[in-house]
Amino acid sequence: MFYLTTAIDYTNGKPHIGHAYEKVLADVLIRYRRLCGDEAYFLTGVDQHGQKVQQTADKEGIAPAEFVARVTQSFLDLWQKLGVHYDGWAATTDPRHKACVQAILGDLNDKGQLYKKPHSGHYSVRQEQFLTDRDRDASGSFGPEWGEVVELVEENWYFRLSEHTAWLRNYLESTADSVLPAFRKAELLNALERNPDTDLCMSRPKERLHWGIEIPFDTDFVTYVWFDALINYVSFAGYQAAADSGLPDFDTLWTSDERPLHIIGKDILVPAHGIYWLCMLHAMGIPDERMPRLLVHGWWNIRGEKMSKSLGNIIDPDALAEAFGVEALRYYLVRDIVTGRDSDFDVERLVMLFNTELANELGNLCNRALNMSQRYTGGAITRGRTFHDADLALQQSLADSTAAYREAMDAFEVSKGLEAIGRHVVHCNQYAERMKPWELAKDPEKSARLATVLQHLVESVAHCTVLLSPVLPAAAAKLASQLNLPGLTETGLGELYWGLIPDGHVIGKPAPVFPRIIVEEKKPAVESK
RNA sequence: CGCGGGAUGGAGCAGCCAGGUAGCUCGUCAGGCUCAUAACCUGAAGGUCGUAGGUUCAAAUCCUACUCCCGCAACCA
Repeated sequence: MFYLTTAIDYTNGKPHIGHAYEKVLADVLIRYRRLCGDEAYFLTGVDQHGQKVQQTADKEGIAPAEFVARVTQSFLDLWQKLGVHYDGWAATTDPRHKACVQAILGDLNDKGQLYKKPHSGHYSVRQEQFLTDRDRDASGSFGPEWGEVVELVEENWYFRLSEHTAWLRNYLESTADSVLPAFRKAELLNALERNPDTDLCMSRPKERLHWGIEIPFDTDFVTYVWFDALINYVSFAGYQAAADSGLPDFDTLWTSDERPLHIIGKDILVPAHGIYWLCMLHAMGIPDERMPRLLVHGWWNIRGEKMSKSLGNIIDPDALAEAFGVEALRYYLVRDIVTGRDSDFDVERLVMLFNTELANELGNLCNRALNMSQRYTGGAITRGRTFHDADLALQQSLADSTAAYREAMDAFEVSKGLEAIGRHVVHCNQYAERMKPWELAKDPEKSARLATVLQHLVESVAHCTVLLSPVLPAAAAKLASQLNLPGLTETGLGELYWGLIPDGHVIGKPAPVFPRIIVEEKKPAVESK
């Protein structure tokens, strides 16, 4: 079982391109694993509690629950639109999640992992939050934006994080794929080295934050939002769930034969997932061989700058999908970034990559192959008996590309996988140029040769359709339909042998699947101010 | 000495972990083809791989120092 989760998005504002990237990446990986014939489960969702949500809702004068419902819907709508097909939806206001969080808190408290102590610090009355040194301005004092800052002493519950850091260091060092890519693990280990062994404050007094999950053994407090949110990965996997909960079976999902894969952004590795979450799991008694792998992705920057509300350069994925199509957006999001690294989001590159790689190279190959088959052989594909060197070279190219694709996808390098497909597409276009089926068609004596050439092209199209289906499910379905092979997209990678197209099979009518994107003078408004 | 990332032909990137003729896409220039979404194919020009040292038979790749850019520094959800 391949159990894949994403970060759950904080429902404090509309989804942006970074949210879309993470979910599309996850969707592509889960579809790929299903293509491999593996059982897979995809969990995603929303993180709905916490102070920021409460504040924003207050500002709008509505209840947090109402505010959260509205923002949550915008995420649901986007996943629907982008074809992100998840199996489980983790919303932290779900009563089943609440029950799980409270059960875990109770267990941890029974194990002596939680304790209560007073904390003193600088507190902003206006912003209703404790301030850190980072909130200080250049002169070292707290600026006027914080209003009145007072020294406050407050009691809170703490998790004995410091008892687990030695274990964590050892686990990270001894487990190769604990954090991917490798440089992120190095960063995490470094953060651990610098860490003065402090415990984690995991409660908030209700008097200043009511929008959260109540601490079951001390009802004056709610759970710190991170402590609540991280638990979604187990609560919605069915951890300690009631039999009639409708949740999956935890021991089936969260296995040691393939450890869960958490896809997260680089901003929430340290400390949340890399330290808090792994230590929480360890404290809960999850053994090392069931610890989740963390796949840490980078960010989409805008012209070299971080995307932020204050810069007004937020990219709206919904508008992009409207302007260029869902498939173009899905393709771009996994094509123009190296998994783990940052990339620059550029609409012109989105258009360029779609037009060159999908419209010109692949789309054109599909169209010319099917069109020639229709014109010259009435759409019938027949297998040849004798192969020329060029035919064998094409078959070898396909085998090589498929192997490279699998290797890349297994390593979560979707961009590399797509490049591998592209290499075969280019090979096919070269093959067509050299074999010149349009000339073979003029000579009736060369009909056998013509059939073989067309078969090689159409067979390649069928293979590429299957390989592309995790990234472009809708386009793959269209191609399968044009090939008149409705079951093609259900073909597993294991069944992807040469000869997908039955001898004598008649294909359907071709039509462009990737119409070129024509950029007008007026650029579509994809940046919301 | 806070931590991490980046610096590769005009633009954007890969390669670096496991050293061995510098690769991809776009753009530019020239040519070919006509089945195809004015798509496809061929060829060419263009780089002392941020700087300076070191290790090595051999360095974009390993080591050291430095310069510039970006991000992060544990109650920031």
